[in-house]
Amino acid sequence: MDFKKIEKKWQKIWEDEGVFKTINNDKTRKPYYILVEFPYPSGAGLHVGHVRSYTAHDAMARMKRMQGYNVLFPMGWDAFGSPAEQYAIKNHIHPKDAVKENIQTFKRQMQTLGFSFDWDREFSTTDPEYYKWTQWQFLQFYKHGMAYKATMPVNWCPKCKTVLSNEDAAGGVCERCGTEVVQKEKSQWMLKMASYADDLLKGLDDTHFAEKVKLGQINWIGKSTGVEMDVNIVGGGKFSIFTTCIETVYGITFFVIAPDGKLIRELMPRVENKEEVEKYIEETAKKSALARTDLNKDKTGCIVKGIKAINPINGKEVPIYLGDFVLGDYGTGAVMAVPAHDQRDFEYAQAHNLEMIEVISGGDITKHAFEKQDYLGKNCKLINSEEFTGLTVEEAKEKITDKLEKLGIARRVNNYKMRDWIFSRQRFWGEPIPMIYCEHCGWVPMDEKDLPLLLPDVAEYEPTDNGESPLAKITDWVNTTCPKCGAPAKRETDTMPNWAGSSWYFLRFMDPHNDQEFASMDAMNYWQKVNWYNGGMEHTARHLLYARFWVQFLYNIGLVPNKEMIDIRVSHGMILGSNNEKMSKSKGNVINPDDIVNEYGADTLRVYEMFMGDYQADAAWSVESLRGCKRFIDRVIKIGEKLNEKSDYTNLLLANKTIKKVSEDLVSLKFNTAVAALMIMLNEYEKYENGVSKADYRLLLQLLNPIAPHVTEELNEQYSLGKMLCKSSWPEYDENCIQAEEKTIGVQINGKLRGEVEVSQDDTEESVKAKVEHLENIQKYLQDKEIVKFIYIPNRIVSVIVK
RNA sequence: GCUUGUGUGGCGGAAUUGGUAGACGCGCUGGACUCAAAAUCCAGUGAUAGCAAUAUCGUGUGGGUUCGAGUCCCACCACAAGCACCA
Repeated sequence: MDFKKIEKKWQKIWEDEGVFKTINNDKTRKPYYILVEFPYPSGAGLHVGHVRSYTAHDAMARMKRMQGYNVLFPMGWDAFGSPAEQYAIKNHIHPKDAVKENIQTFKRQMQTLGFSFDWDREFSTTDPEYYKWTQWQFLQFYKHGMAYKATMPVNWCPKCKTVLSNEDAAGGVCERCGTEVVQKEKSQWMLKMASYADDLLKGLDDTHFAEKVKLGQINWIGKSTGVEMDVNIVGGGKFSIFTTCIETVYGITFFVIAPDGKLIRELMPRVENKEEVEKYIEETAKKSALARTDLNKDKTGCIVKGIKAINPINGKEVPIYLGDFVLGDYGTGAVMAVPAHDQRDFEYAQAHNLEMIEVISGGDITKHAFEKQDYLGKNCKLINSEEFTGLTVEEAKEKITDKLEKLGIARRVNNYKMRDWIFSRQRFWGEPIPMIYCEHCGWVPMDEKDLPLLLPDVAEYEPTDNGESPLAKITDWVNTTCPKCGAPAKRETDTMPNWAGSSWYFLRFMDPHNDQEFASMDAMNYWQKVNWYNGGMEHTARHLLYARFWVQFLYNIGLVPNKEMIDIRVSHGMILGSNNEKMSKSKGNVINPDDIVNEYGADTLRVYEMFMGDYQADAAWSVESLRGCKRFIDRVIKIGEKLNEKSDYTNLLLANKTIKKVSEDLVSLKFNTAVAALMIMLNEYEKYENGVSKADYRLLLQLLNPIAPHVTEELNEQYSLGKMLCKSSWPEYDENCIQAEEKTIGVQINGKLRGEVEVSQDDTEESVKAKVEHLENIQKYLQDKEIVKFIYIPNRIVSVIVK
């Protein structure tokens, strides 16, 4: 069989007949929305990893369609952002052209694999018809007070010459190029994401994300519950600190404030050692995020002379220090230092020769702080803490907080690691931010009816090295008039981050051609939610959080029907090279799907990627296993040559069991065992002396069709077995038939397996016992022994205890 | 350091969630076909002992619960991923 020919043939039939077109508001069928993350159309083309997740969900989608669902299974392109821009710069073509070219390659590759995407819904985030709505939604953020401009230290990559989000600068290095990130002051558009921290946490209860995905989100949001306490300064003024360990408040021997925070600026006029303090502030600013967060580095810092703070619980005066381990943008930018019970404070105290006061008994603080993870839940008692001495830590936490609250100097608060979203990028290839700066009116949003604000067509799109977006140089684009007062004004030249377009694309797929709204409420009400959302583990923290935030905001202003628009989130494992390492050009272990499709055919590649292992775990590429899958398909073809004229199943039990197994496995990500079940079915078929019946064969083809759609349709047609498989209904199984099966179960004597026995559904404990006692190889274990206990678990095991 | 996973034949991986460990595939060995090879087909394949029936051992290590543990509990080891001076 010429697989190249038949693959093309069926792909064309599907397209010509519009088999996979999805219509909205089909009330006769239940809607079902399956989504796989749309890719960056990079220059490298489709990766075998893409093929894995697309095939998996294609199989799911195909089965669901046959089961009578109205399946939405769309595909599009996330084409804004750095990767596309980097590729364009490297290859000296305009990003627009590069993206167009890459999309064509990706689409062609996807089409050769026979994925059942509804291509009528295809779009790219770079289409003006799409980013018009991304811009429109930004304006909604702005109009609802959720977007603001702020000058703040941001992560700056000296190589990519751009500002990075905290997420992109994780670990202190640029996510893209690995260069160490430095801090730089920049005026940025921000989205108030931190204010949604609690909602994003709570919203997880309304989803069915995989546990590790939920944990990733929880971790990233980083909620901690504690106490914010006001601290008075000797001679006037005050500041606040945040702590999760208020029980150690009597152990305070100094305070540490952030060198990059506002507080030190305010205190500066009263500082006696200004020079020293200024110098330390400067040093900190120069340090990269990496150097600053390096755990092994010394606790640097300097004293703030001339200013003392008062411990509010006992009125004790203690010194104030600067230390870069305190972050300006977390909590209040100041901490109470209790060196006896916090390791960082301990190290700082040692480095600067500061006092320690032990306030919780049970530890040894000569070498190491006795920290909360050491004392919590261990019934440890307070010492040196006035009226709280003798209370357990847990009691003291409450009582001390109560007292401080009554005094009006403390509040119970939550703090989050998650910050507001830095929404500006100094890049060409992104959605222009539709804001205009007017000298008289300040920042003014563009009129919604003027959207989209198109990216200008220019030759120069490489970033400038002064931190300005390349757009800043295009004066006739930048210069405009104020929508409010008509005076000359300038456009914002920063663009949006690449996460913007992907934060709501799943809504657009529901109604992709709407030119009145980003998606109609009607369409969204029909589809409701993404039932399955698949993507890489690397996106579970960032992309998923941004998308959920975006949706929750739209929900709060009444533009989407649900607060959470994604129900189940799953992630696929990576495909590694045959040497068990991540595929990369430099290692020379990259497999190009095109080559495999050419040599073995799309169906073989699809079957192999489903069979290669647990879908959610990493798996290494193996040519031998791939060939095994080719053999399987060849045998499926070959057995068709021995069809007999019977019209029913030769083995009803086998048919039922296999239907059940495949139906269940395709919606629980157990594709490997679904393929195994089909291989077992084929092995059984090959044992039939008179060949397989048409019904047998049709069933095998039908069940295999979601995974290997081309060859199965071809064989179905060739032997005139019936209607096109993908238009047929999915077979159902009879549970009674499966239950009625005679089973061989094990017989254990004193916990050891000694034989087996045939049982049927009608057997009772007595009848089984009688059978077992008559088994030849069991009798020798029963002779001269007394049966103490006889256990029969139907369908499972017989266990006999003898003495 | 913290969190979360994972650990099963020569290899990828199954195991109805406490019930015959190793399904299915790869590889390997032997055989058939062939002048020969490839392809294909048939048989075997956890280890040890035995001609065999069978016996003993066996799911990272050590303990425990149970008639019965890959699965549950305790302690530990190794690897992977994520987070990481978050007060």
